[in-house]
Amino acid sequence: MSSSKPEAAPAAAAKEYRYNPAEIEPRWQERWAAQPDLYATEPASSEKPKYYVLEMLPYPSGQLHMGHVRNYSIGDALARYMWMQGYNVLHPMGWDAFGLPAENAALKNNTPPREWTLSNIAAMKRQMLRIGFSYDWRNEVTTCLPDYYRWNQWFFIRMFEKGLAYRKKSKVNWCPECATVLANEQVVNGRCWRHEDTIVEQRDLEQWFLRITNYAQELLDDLQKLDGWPEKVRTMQRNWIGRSEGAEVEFAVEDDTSVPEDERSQRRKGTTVLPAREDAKTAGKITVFTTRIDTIFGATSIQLAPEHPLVKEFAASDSNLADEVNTLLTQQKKAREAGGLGEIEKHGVFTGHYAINPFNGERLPIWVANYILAEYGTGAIMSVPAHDERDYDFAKKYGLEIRVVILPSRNGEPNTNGEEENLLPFTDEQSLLINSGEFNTLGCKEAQQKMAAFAQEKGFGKATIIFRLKDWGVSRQRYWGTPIPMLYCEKDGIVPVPDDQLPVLLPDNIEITQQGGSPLGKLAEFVNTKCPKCGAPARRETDTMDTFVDSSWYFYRYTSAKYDKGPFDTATAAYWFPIDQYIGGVEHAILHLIYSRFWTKVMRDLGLIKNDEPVTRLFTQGMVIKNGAKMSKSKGNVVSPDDMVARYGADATRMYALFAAPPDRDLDWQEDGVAGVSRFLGKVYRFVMKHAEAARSVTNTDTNAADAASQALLRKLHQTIGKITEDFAGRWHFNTCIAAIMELVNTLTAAEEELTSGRVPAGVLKTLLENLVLLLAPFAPYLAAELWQELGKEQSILRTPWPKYDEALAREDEIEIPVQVNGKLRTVVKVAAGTDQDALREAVKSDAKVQAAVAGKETVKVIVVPGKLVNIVVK
RNA sequence: GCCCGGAUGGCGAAAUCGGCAGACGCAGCGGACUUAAAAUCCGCAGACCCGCGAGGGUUGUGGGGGUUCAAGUCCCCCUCCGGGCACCA
Repeated sequence: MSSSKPEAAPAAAAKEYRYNPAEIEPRWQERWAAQPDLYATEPASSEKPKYYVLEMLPYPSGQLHMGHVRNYSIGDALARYMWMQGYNVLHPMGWDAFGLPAENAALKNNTPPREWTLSNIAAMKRQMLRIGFSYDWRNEVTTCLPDYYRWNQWFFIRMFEKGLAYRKKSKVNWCPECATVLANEQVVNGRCWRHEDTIVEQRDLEQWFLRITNYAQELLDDLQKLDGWPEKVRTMQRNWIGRSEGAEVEFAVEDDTSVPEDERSQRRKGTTVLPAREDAKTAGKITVFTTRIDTIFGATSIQLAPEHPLVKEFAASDSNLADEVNTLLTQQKKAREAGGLGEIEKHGVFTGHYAINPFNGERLPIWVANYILAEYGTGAIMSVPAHDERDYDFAKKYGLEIRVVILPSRNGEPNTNGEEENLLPFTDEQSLLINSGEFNTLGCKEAQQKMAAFAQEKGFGKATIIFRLKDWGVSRQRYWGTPIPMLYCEKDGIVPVPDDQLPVLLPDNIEITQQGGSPLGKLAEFVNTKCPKCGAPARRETDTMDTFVDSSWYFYRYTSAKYDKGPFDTATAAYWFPIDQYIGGVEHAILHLIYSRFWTKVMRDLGLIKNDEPVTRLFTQGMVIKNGAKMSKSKGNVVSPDDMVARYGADATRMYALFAAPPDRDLDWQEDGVAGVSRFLGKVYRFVMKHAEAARSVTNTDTNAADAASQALLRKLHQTIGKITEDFAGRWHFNTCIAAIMELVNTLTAAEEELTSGRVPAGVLKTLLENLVLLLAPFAPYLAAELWQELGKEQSILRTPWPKYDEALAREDEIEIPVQVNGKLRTVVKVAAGTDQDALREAVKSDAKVQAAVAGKETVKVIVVPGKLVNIVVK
């Protein structure tokens, strides 16, 4: 084909077509803007199956970044594809518009947060419209507007009524930079998730909490149902919830005023267990949590967290101890600041007191240790050095007793051949108990049950389950958030704002300062109100809600964004939910996605919805990387979407975002790659434009062409259709989908001569062009719309059915079979598709190259895999 | 320390079920068109070696071992990179 002489090119083809996205795209953007119904959903009565595709809503920082572009390009391709597949698609967008940056901007530029936020939204919406994402803007949700946050307040009151929202004084994570409280989830390695350099402090504050722990078990159990979620995310949530089965056991504290004289000296060091004493008096008790109650006869000390209340008591009368405990506390604090308690060198101090093991009456020294967490379990443990690594380390360091109470089972007997020293610490639960009184010879698992039951029967303990998950602290001492709709009346105490007085509007006339405390507290006209119950003067709550409240249910609001009789129209939500596909960054794997699941369960229990889970399928896309690092201002490697769009067009930019890597992997942004995609789009444009007139003028799309060229082209077309259709259904490797379209275009342009000469029937040409444009539509919507029109089509391409894959047309009739000799490729033979084993063997045998390769050697074996290869093994 | 990813040409990547490694694209090189350039089109291209050439040989998917007629793909061990968790009793 390349040998065609220059004069063979027809003079008529002289017309040059130049692909100019800067002209095409704004023209279509304008046209689309004039059609508000373009991306509209059909009502629930629609015949079509529904499909809810959702991308995580952005925080309106003012600038779309490449991560957004990637996220939204994936969702947009899917939405467009589903439309073409005949689904009733809901594809909405909104703004996670409350949050701290607005206040920081206010401080810096003296712009009111509201104004700043709304103008950022306008700017980002402009960017989204320019890129051409298929959002139905009539469902737009902006969380900082009263018609949205009003329902945050409504939900809060419902939760308060159900006891799910409560107030408690607690140690909270305080970020001095944010001047506010952070949820546990927002503390990363002891630092603020927004300020990597800022160490989070602990403060005592009255806070509002949501009782997410009520749902801990269900949140855990239902993870099993979420088989459309990445396993990684499910594992992270499972770990976060942190369910732990074990037992609580009460150890009575010995009243040491009654201690016999002869023990005094022995008691000083606290390294040994003292024997049971019949007449021991007690003063108070310590509850420990353990998952290994079966090893309780091996307990040789009690370890308390430095913040344990009993420690304070002990220290009150012992200034030495007080000093030592302070040191331990400082160590913990330092370790937390350094990035976690994980590597802390274990230190401890003996309190001088003893606690009584309820199982055998033995008296165990009570220590305080820096590796015990006050916030987990009961802040106290029984230390079993022989069967716990941490306790073992500690006991070795301080010379505490080590007592073996379980051993491996050999032939059903605990093995005692004297090797236990080498085994320590020995933690395997496939073991048998020894030195454990009446529980001897039981297996660990069985012993755990029996001993917990025993403890319960005797009233000093019980089997219990604890969770790492803590209740969700939602109070923020900030201005730019949803006001918590609560009042404090001297007579009636805490009173919710009546529903008919919602929303509690966030006042505009406020001065943002850097000082601590809630800004709303300084606004007398906001704070001072009347109690709705008794009419007496009352104070409003001045804290606002964590912004994760906003994003916990926003996707329900999308289904009826203008609804004003409730947070959403329940019938419409019932139709659309659960979300069929949610797409976003993995950084929200625990925070947003666990709160959202919690909120859904609460809404279900309020009777608003029927679904237990909000999201059927979740997809987490990879990061956008430039020069080996995540794009960030501090690294100076940020690529602006506006720049890319201005230079190469929106189609090229978003298509590159899909082409450069599969969507779940990190994507390395290379501008030359965008240029390449843009060149490809230009090639498509020129190709289609060149033949558009010819295609327009034919009415038939008859593809029953006998000629080989047509068949080859149609074959390639259908192979491409098949590949892309299959990928959308599951694998989502849009990079190879786009590569397949490129191959198709390469095949088509290589057949230029056949197409222009009229050897390929007009009906085939028309089919090829139309299908090519349809295949492009999810990835390059502007160009597809333009070319669709050039092909004489009036109907929106979005409402045109996706091409139907025809397997018969896609099938190859002749295939190449690689032939190996001893596993090395020697030649390739062409045979008819479907050639069976024997025929294939014969065909290979008669091949000259094969004969040369096996000449003079003994054929040991011939492996023939029809349709795949032939391998001849020779000696 | 534990749990997930990942490692393939100069670069981004492909190879979906164990069957021709490197599709597609970028960068590169050669050529056509042009006064020239841009744009476009055609061709070459993993590395090394032999050959003027057509061509041929060797080697090659982070490293080592294994299974198999056949391994990027399966099994065992190890290294490095990214992410998550981390004294959770």
